[in-house]
Amino acid sequence: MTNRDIAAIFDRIADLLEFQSANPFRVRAYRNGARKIGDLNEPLSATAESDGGLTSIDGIGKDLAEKIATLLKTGSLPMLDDLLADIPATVLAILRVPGLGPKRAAIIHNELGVNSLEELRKACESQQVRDLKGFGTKTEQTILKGIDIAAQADVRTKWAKADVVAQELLKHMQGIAGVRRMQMAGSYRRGRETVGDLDLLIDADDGGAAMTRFGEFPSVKEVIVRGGTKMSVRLDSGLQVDLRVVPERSFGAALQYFTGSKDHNVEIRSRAKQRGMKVNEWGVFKVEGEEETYLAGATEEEIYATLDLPWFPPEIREARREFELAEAGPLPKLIKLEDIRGDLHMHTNASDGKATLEEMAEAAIDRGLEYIAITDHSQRVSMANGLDGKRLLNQWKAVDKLNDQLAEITLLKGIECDILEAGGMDLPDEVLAQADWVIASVHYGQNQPREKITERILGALENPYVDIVAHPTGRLINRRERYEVDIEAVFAAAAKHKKMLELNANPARLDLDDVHCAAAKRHGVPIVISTDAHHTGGLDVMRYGILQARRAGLTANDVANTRTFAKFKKLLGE
DNA sequence: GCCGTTTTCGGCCCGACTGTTTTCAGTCG
Repeated sequence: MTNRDIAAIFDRIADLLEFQSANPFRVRAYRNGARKIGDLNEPLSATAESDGGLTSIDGIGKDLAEKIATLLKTGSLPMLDDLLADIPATVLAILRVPGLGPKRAAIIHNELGVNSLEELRKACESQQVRDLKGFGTKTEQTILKGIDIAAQADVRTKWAKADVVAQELLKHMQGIAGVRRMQMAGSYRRGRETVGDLDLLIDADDGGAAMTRFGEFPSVKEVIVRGGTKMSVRLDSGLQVDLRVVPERSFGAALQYFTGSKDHNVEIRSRAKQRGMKVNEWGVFKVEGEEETYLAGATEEEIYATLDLPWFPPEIREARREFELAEAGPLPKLIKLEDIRGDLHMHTNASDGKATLEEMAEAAIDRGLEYIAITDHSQRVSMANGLDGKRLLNQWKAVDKLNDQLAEITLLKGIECDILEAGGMDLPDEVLAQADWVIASVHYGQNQPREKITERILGALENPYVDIVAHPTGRLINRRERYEVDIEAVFAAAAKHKKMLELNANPARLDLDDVHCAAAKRHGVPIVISTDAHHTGGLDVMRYGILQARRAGLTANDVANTRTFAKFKKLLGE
């Protein structure tokens, strides 16, 4: 039972309890517990053995600790089984319909016996829903529309794709009279690898003109709501975009609030409350009896300052460790794109890349890089025309030659060498020994059991010629789950053998993720952020990796390829 | 269900909008 399994079970319990209209704070306790477990860097089994035990985890009390212990021991939980005996698991899909919350979902289930999205659709179409107490024809229509959205709404939009929409929208909204400031907020601003929707915030006294322009954005499919200060639309792609208009003195408060995360805000507001203040999207207010006095709100900085907190970079506003960090002293200076000096994972047309060696080198020079590693696939990846030892040695001769010609950049002779299904490397040691930079990757046998995959990766880390393991969990966002691997063992082995681990900047990978990167840092393992470019434009994905690294709280010092080449070589132990 | 510099009970963030209501519950973010 992994941490992820247990977190998923707690989330499921929260759903089921919510459906039963249980105490909302009890529901929150389960959701909060699930999130804390998801953020945890060590396996719960290890925490259970440690000094403080499971209750040392913030948000895990006696009860949840016992449930975790039961899950670890038996793999199941009587309480969950009881809940599932009362509620068919399929009704949980009903909860995902926008506009249907736990209360109404429960009414529909109890009164009409609806157990699935399909039955819900039939109930709406036969106009049974409108006669329920608290429902009406409008609600029935909203639910019908929501069913279609729920059916496809499982997939969150990758950040890079949302970024394209965000930039188009900002451009579309330029030059509206009366608009003083404009900024995207939400999980997009926090740089999450995927976003659920987009939030646009506007500083203006009257939102009318902005809302009208907003509604004219070409890909708007429908307007969901439009009030005095708030408007929501759905785009053709299904992505929802929210617009909020606030006056100048509230812009910072609204930006802070709509950037989130939700849990970060809960913490902020709790802290305000303790000090006799109140924080909402309109500002920070001093509360004395019925009297509320505006204290701050025009900028985020003044909001935080009023609470004696530093301005937090949006990427770390997840209520993980940021408040702890703030109390310990100045916040760490998070890594920036400009800190990157090298790119150590890229392909050429020798394997499955599109550009030549020379073109990749030129493109890297254009982007101001000081060193790159050429790392085509090894022979096992036949589909990608992977290189055998002979072809590889020939490519390295070409690299040597090009290195002599190019003064601006240093090329490393590298290889992305497969870790074979049976274990061991895809190329002999005598070849790998001649490389400047050896990446080890799992591409095949991703469905093997956890022990086997872990053993393969640990074997690669023990190989003296391997420098780094690339995309260590193999996940592809929205497409493929990570393979089963004891990632803690990987961190420990990397630390022991003084190897590095990759944060692959490709927006579909971003693997290691933020939580893993933070764990790797704790183990003292250097992270390398790489583009894995397969064409010259692929070198531009570095910025997505930077966002992920910032979310992990990494500084330039934590990332090996921010070093000058000389210092990087020292890190390599050469 | 969790938690404690107003500690073991009584809190737990806050507001906009909609639809179905005659003053508010439900949902969402």
